[in-house]
Amino acid sequence: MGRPRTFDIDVAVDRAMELFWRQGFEATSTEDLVEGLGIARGSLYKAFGSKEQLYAMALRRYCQSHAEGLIELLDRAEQVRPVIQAVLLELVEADLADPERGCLLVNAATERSAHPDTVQQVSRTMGQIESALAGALERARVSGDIAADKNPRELAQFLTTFLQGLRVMGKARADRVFLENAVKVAVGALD
Amino acid sequence: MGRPRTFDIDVAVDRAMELFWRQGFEATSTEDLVEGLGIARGSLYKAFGSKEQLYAMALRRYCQSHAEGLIELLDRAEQVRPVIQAVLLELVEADLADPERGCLLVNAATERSAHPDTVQQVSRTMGQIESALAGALERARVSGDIAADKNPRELAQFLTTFLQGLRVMGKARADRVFLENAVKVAVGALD
DNA sequence: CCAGTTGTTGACTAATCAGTTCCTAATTCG
DNA sequence: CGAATTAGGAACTGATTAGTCAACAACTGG
Repeated sequence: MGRPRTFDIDVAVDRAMELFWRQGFEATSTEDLVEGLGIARGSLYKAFGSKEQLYAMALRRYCQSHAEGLIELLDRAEQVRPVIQAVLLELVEADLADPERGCLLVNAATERSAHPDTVQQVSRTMGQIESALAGALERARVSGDIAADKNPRELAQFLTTFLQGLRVMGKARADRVFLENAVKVAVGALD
Repeated sequence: MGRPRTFDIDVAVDRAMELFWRQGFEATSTEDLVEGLGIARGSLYKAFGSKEQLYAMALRRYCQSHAEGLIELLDRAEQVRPVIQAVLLELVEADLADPERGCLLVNAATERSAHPDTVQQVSRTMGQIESALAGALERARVSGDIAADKNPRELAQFLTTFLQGLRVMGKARADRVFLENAVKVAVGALD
């Protein structure tokens, strides 16, 4: 009952995600959000409570639509190494195509390290990526796709860390040769 | 001639660096700077021109006192691999001791990717780190410290990227075992 | 159709933002 | 000493900030 909402809340969160992604939390004003979401100020606050809460929703959305996509891919992967390489090179392409955006998870980790809710969300997602990588690498080890003496969890922790570095370098120095070389060496560490 | 400055401008830049490092550019207000530097508003603007210019000076200071220290270490290094490992583990310790600070270069790259001056300063410093690593690895290759078939520049680009990832993970998931495992695998990639 | 409920809206608020101004203080040079 | 120059500092500026509010609109159940 009551008057129905005239905007799609999922679309609004997506647009907020895009704004926070490009500009960061602090540099995105509520006026930016009003304009970008196409919703009046009051409606925005009625629907989302505060800028902080909307940011939390946008970050969660990002984790779901990006990190969890990666995780499912790894869970399904039959040949792990080519999939990992393809994923890393795809991220390189994304950074080259749009260097100002980078990765919202990395942006959140660096900009909002003083905000426990954000740090926890980021940490949880990093942990999920690590686990998915570790699982895939363990399967690869069992099937002989990577050497038996490799430790899947350590490799997963390494790759998770390298992945974040790739996103930083994609923003700081969007150079195809540089990034592709870095990926080549990183993937080579699995042999 | 004229009235002499009553504060040390280098100390003031150091304090500004500390504030921007911990809080980021946007989250640091001019009021924070007035308080943190112990200088009145007018003097601050007379000495530094604007918040942007003070940030640029603080970032340059960071590059000089941190990146260039690393570069000199690499230039002097006789055994390259142990030095690289030690440097990475030292950064792990720094992140564990103070996870909210992270690396000002990484923070700058992610928060201020829309500001060409900042991006250029970051990119230049990343390039210097890459070159120092490449030089040290080339010497190591010649002296037989690393395998002759390794490409020093590619290894340097990989390590530069990994280094940035390490600083992100230090903020996002300050876990000693995780970070030390990641370093172990990364350094292993030099073999 | 009417009461109740919820969404929409733009004007409003108090606080804070980056930056300026103007007067005083402290120095050097002649 | 006095003119010139530069720094210090508090009060001030207009703009912008995140968030609130009250009047109005649209829906459901009775």
